[in-house]
Order: sequence, then C-alpha cells, then structure tokens
Amino acid sequence: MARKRLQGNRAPTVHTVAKLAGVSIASASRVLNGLGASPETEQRVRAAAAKVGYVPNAVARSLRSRRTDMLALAVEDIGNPVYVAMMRAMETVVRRAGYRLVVHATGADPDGEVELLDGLAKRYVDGLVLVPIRVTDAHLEALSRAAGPVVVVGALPDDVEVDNVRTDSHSGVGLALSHLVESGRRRIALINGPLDTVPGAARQAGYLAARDRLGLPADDALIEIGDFRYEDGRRATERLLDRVRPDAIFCANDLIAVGALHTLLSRGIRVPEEIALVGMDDTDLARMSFPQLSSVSLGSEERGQTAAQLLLDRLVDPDRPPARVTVPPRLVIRASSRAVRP
Amino acid sequence: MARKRLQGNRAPTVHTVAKLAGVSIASASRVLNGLGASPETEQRVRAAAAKVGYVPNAVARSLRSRRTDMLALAVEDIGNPVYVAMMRAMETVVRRAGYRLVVHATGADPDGEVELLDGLAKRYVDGLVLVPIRVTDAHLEALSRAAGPVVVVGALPDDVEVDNVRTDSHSGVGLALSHLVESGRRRIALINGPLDTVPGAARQAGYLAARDRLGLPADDALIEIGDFRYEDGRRATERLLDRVRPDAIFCANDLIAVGALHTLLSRGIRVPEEIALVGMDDTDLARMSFPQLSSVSLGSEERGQTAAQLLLDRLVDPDRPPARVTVPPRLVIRASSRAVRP
DNA sequence: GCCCAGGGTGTAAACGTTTACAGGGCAGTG
DNA sequence: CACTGCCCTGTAAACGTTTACACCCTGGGC
Repeated sequence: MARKRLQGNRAPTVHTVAKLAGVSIASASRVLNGLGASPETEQRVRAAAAKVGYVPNAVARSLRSRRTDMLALAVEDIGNPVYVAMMRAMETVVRRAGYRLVVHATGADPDGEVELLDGLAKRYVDGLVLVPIRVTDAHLEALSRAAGPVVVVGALPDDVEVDNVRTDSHSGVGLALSHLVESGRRRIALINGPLDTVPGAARQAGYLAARDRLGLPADDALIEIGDFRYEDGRRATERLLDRVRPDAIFCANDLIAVGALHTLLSRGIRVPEEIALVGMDDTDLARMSFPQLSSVSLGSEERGQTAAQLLLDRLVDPDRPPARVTVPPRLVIRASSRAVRP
Repeated sequence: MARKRLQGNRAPTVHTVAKLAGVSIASASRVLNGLGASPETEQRVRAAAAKVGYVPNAVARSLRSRRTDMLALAVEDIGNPVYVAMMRAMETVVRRAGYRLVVHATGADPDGEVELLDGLAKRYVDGLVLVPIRVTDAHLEALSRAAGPVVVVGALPDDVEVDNVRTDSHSGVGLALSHLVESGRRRIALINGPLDTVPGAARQAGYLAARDRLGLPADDALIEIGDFRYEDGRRATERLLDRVRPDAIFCANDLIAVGALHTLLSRGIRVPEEIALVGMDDTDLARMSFPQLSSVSLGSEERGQTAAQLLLDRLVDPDRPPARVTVPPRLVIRASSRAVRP
C-alpha cells in the first residue's frame, strides 16, 4: 500500500475541474450542484471531477451560504450519564438533518457559558443548545443578546424569550414519594445536590411540598445535601444513617442513589426490605444496579431530541415565537422500592 | 429586558469597523490582530469595534487561514462509558489548545467510518481521531488516501502508516488471570464480545494464551460469547452457569461484567466468595458496583489524551514519521476478586 | 424573414477575512 | 540636500464557493 499523499499541490478546486472540463467555473459549479446543464457539459464536468477527486470545500461553501451545518451542545460535564443520554439523542436527530454536533464541556463555569453564548457571534456554528446547571443574571443578559439561535434545557424565568425545554422535577419528586408512601413507607429521607443549582432547588421544593401533601413527618433531619456525584451520595448517606433511620431514601440523582445503595449494602441493610431507594433521571445506571434501581425518569433522551428539533425548527423559521416544551416526569419502578411484607 | 435583536442588518464586519474608524480594512484588521499600528489608529479602531460590537467571523477566517480549529472524534457509540471517558479526556486536551471537538457516532457502521475519513477532504475539521471497532480493507484504503491528519485508536496492521494509539489488552487479560490464579481460582471463565471485532479477538487470544501459560484446564465450555453490552453480559452469564460452574469469571468489558454480576447475585451466588469477577476498561461502572468490581484498566483517559495530543502535534509537523504509542494495561483490584479462605 | 422566448453558458461579484506589496512621510546619515 | 531606511498606511489579491446578470444561440410563431 503505497503512500501517495498529494504533498505539495493543493487540493483540487472547482477551478481545477472547470479548466480540465473546458468550461467555466459557473458551469462546473452548476453541474456539481445538480442544476441545469447540457448533457455534454454535465458529462465532461463529472468526468473531470471524478478524475481529480474533487471534493467541495465546506468552509468556502459556508462562507458563501452563511451556514455551517454545525450545532453546538454545551453541558457541564460530558461524562455525566444524564448529559450523555441527551447528547446521544441530540446527535441522532441532528445527524439525520445533515448537521454535525460540536460539544463543549463548560465545567459548571458560568463565565464559560456566557463566553459560549457570545461566541455564537463568530458564527462557527448555526446554533447552540445550552444546558446550564446554574442560571445567573449574566446568563440572562447573554441570552438576550445572543447572536444566533439558542435553546436552553432547564428551567428559566418566565419572561425570558428563548426556546426552552424543561421537565417538572418538582412533581417528579412527588411521584416518587407517593409511590413510597403507597408501598408502606413513612420516614422518607432526601439526599439532594446543592441548593443553589436549578435542579437542586426544584427537587428540594418538590420534596417539601410532597411531604406536606402526603402528611409525612416534617423532620428536617431526614434531609442531607451533598453534590450530585457518586462519592457524595455515599458520604451523604453515611451522615444520614449516623443520625436517623429512615425507611426509604429518595435521591436527587441516580449517581447519588447508586452511592447510597453502596453505603446501605455495605452496612448490611437490605434494599428494599429495610430501606427502599428511589433515584432520579433513570439513567443506565439504574438498570445496571443490583437490586435494580427505581428512578424517576425526566426524559433525558426526549429532552435532548426536543431541544435539537426546536433548534432545527428555529433555523428554518427565525421569527416564530419562542417555544416552551415541558417533558413530564415518569416513575419507573424497579426492585429497589418494591413493596414488602413487614 | 427588551428584545433588541439586530433583525435585518447584517452583523458588523471589519469593513464596518474600518469605515467608522476612518481607516482602511487592512489597518483595522491589523489592530484587531495585535499587529503594529500607531497609537492613534489603534485607539480609533478599538473604539469603533467596541461601539458596533464587532466579532470576527470564524468561517471567513478559516477560509483564509486554511484551518478550522476543530477536530473530529468518531466512535461507535457516544454512550459507551469507555468512549465517554476518552471523549472527555480529548475534549480537555483539545480545548486547552484552542480547538473544538466535533463528535460523530458511527454506530459501528464501517461505511460511515469510511465516509468520515473521505469527508476530511471537505476540510470542515483539521483532523480526526477514529476509534474503529472493526477494521476492514475499506478502512485501510480510506486511511491511506485520507486528505487530512488522522489518529487511529486501536490496533492496526503493522504496515499502516498512521498515527496510532493502542493498548495491550492481550496481556491485560493475562494480568487478570494471573491475579485470579494467585488468589486461588482455577476454573476461570471468559465472557467475551464478538470475535470479529478488534477488541474481541485480542481478548480471546489473550485468554487462551494466559490459560496455557498458567496451566489452567483447557475447557472451552468456560468460554461464552455475547455482545459488549450489559444485557448481553447478563444473558451470556445465564448460559454459562447453566452449563458449567467456574470459580471465577473474566469479562471482556465492564458492561458485560456488571451484567454478569447481576446474574450471579440474582442466583444467590456470593461474589467473590463463590465466584470472583474481573472486568475490563475500569470505567466508572466498576467503582459504582457493589461489590466494587476489579477491572483491567486500559487507560481510556490516557489513550484519549494521547490521541488528541498526537493529532495536535501532527498539525504542527505534518512530516514527522507516524507515531505509535502503546498504553500498558493495569490491573485494579477491588472487592469482586479479593482472595477468600475456603 | 422578423421577433421573442428560453435554455445554456461565461463573467464577475459576493461572502469576510488576512496579508503581500507598494507608496508616503519622516528622521538620520553622508 | 540627496539618499537610505523605517514605520505606518492603503490598495488589492487571495482563500473556494455560489449565483445574479448579461450574453449568445436556437427554434417556433406570426
């Protein structure tokens, strides 16, 4: 297999093809774009293009057409299973429409997200799906001056005029707690993430509301806060169990829930017999745990698909009013919270 | 917050700035790129740029500079934890160097990968990291005619002149089996992925070699083949246990291993007391299982980093001879394979 | 035989940037 | 005072496409 790289010579352009075919660049371009041309011209251009291995330059085409056929996705951490699910769903939708996906890991840095929004003015992509975990005033300002279409995944103040996909994790927590009560639990703990994040705040509020609605004991010792990751879940559960003895734990996140499961099992506590466990996000992790984890699905795939579709629609019709889609939560019951006879 | 979108008017260009500052576009461009200019000019151009909110157009710049500052990553499935780890590592390296990452999910479609390689000629990215799970002749041909720099992650025939990052899963399997033998196991099963994949073939060969080297019984009933995913792991383990009773199982993959763990636990088999378990790839899943899973790390992060770095280096020096980096495997021992007294 | 329609083609401009080149002003040197 | 060199600036070309516009030519209708 010889190494025949076209070292010095530039790649063939439409000029190359046109010259070889003996026609003008306009004719060459027209043939290559399937516009009208005589059979004679058609044939000669195609032959010439094939001969030199012509491939149109995407950058030049983008400059002329003012579109890049690329969309950006910005999430905090491309390793988090929730975002992985979203990204996978988006990639599929976007690819089907002939676009490519550029991914950005913002590392929860609000400045980075604002920079990304302002970066839209560089026009290196046609649009952006932003999944902020915290929303600051700087975000809102950057959103209002964004130079291109943006879809935000996650809750926003009502007066922000941006395409928006959200879920209702508030009532999602309610689903989980109702289910736990129905299956005989009363002392239901919450292990949450930071309260200054959008998801953390929503889950906290949802827990408090459901606790009242269901007439559960209002014991704040049942609430523990960590971060949204596995190790934090483990440690938060340790702290919780050193203090109180719930008969169920709701975790704000599957990562936390898997951490909690670890702590429970390593203390010899049986799940779900002694303590039932419910997570949130219904990621692959939930299926892969043992016992399998009940989890409140917030439709990550669906939110990803919808966000991508909204962005694609926006590109077609820039003037349509901002859309807001809410994906309803759905409880997936598995072994970790099955009802048991005492 | 008023909605002041620059509806009709185009975004400001360097012409806009130059005219407003009363200088030529060359002077404007020079100032904006930090090249020499008189203090007077400097000040006026900066003021003008700030006033109209000028942001240079990335596409036009790319056309001129013949570089896009984007790199592509193509993996089979951006949901697989191994690829997630690689992608995350790459994203970090690439971003630090001022590049962006375009991700492609090839869905194990060999045609898609070839298309991607040929697509490099469109020059929409400056280079590509390809992680093929199967390597066909079509791949090799496409590689040899690739129009831009490519780094392949995974084993390749020796005569292929391409930057290449690989690991040694063959000896990685050996590490796992040695460890299992040292901790008192003899009937060690293998649950592998498809043999016509690069990883599948390497693990199979590694298993057979280690089995001989360690003087283990050459019982092919101990080998089970499925696919590389969780459900396949579960089912393959069912089939295996219906047939034989090993005292340890090596799985070609953490996903398979987690599936195997599920089957073992749901049959009431104690891990590691009755059957020890070792996975491969050392993904987050291994840490998150209970009991935590021993796993052979193949350095996914390191391979991702290295691949990205190799690509960046290649862009700087297109003529350096192709590099081949091998990341050594490393056994991470956790609870699932601890030695136990009989 | 004249006119018009219309299909095919070529020239040139446009997209927005960077930069080679040339020209002008000015200071320093002989 | 002429010459050299230097700094700054502007004009114009280049990157590779698509496409508006004008042109030519042919054929059909009157």
